[in-house]
Amino acid sequence: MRALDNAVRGISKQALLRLPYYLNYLKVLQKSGVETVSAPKVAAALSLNEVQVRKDIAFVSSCAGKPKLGFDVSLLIRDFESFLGYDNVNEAILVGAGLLGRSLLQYKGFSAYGLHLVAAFDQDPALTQLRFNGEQKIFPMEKLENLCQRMRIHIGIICVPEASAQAVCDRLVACGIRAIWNFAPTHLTVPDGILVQNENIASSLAVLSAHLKDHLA
Amino acid sequence: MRALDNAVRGISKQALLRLPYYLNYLKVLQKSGVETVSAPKVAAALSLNEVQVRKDIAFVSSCAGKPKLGFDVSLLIRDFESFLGYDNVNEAILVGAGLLGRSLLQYKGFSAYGLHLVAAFDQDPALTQLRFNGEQKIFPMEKLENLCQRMRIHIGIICVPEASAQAVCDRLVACGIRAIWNFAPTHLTVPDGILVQNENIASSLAVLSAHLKDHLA
DNA sequence: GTTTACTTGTTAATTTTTTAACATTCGTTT
DNA sequence: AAACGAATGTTAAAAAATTAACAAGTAAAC
Repeated sequence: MRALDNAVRGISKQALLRLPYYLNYLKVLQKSGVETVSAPKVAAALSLNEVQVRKDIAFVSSCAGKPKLGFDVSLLIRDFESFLGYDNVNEAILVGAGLLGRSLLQYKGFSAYGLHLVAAFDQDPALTQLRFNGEQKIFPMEKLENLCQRMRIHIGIICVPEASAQAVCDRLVACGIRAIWNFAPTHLTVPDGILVQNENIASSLAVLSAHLKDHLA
Repeated sequence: MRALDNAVRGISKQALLRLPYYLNYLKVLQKSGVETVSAPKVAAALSLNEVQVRKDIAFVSSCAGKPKLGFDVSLLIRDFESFLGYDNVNEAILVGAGLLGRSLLQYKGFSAYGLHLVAAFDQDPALTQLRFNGEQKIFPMEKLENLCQRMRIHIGIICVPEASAQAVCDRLVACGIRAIWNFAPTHLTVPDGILVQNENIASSLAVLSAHLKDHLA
């Protein structure tokens, strides 16, 4: 079941997580006037393995590297941005306009990643008066289905409390959402073919804490 | 090099990321009065594999499950919290009191995870006047080394812009920080034995975007 | 008191991901 | 123009993580 996700020899999730770091480094190079870069150099800069870098590049880009020279930085940037979808817009809606939700709504940086928040929803009537970015509004939950289906939105961002996260998730799936960015600290159960990307500070802290436990006198 | 992290047959990083989800689910069970739970039930609830659940539990807890009944929920919670370090405090400092940094400073929830932000630092003299939580202050960068070493702080949170992230990272490492929570969207190079946990929205968006690309008509 | 059905815990197999090995190519230098 | 050195790209090996298989045990049902 899970394997179907990578059906056609898809890129691994781990690799996907690395891509933005490649792109970031490539842009640093470009800004300082460097025109070509080799896999070993990228690997050293990002603390990765040479071969891994080559394979990741091969997956994302069709440009061939030249022995002794490496890859053309500009072309790589173009291919990475294209692969990551930064050049065409993905529209998303957000549910839960609490503190975190409103922070995300205010964040200006999403457009650089090709993400566009077209609407937000909240249960609380007090919030549904507010605007953000001076344009869009926070809508009552009743409007969710209609808007998602009419605009064919495929990305949903969940910022509601744990208690209502699964219910919201179900509604999103029902109205055509295909990928969910989940900021609630709980597992969401979804049908096959729907992706959930979790953002959970507790998970990050678990890694930090475990490291300290092992590496402290 | 990387392998040394797991030297003494350590728990895998993937498993660590799962632990908070187990704990969360266990607490939901406890709240509704359930006293025991089986691995298959946990697996179903969290969309995991039965065996994986058993192995994770075995790693974190020493309590044995009873055939036909499963595990004692309360005991598991105790062991998970202990393993995750929720019952003893880890002190951390934060560098970069911009919008994100201040959001984290205001966040009340860290104490539930055993994390305590003892101080924040920023370059900007305008910010070093501000207090947060009515108690701690934002200090100028000059005070960083002294405070970290004196208080033996081992966790550093980086919320500075990309351009200064590596420099800040180096200073943190130099004054005894062992684990870094990095919110700058860039790779940090650290010596062996220092852990960097990255929090990068671009990485998450890469996963979402790739999924849509593959699963959309 | 047996039988049944479900669960544990472990060992083995599979799959995925990472790393090593190597033959090949091509600028650069001599 | 030949030799060198540094990269590529690929194939093979290793390591890590996930999943399957199975023997053993125990509460509950009969």
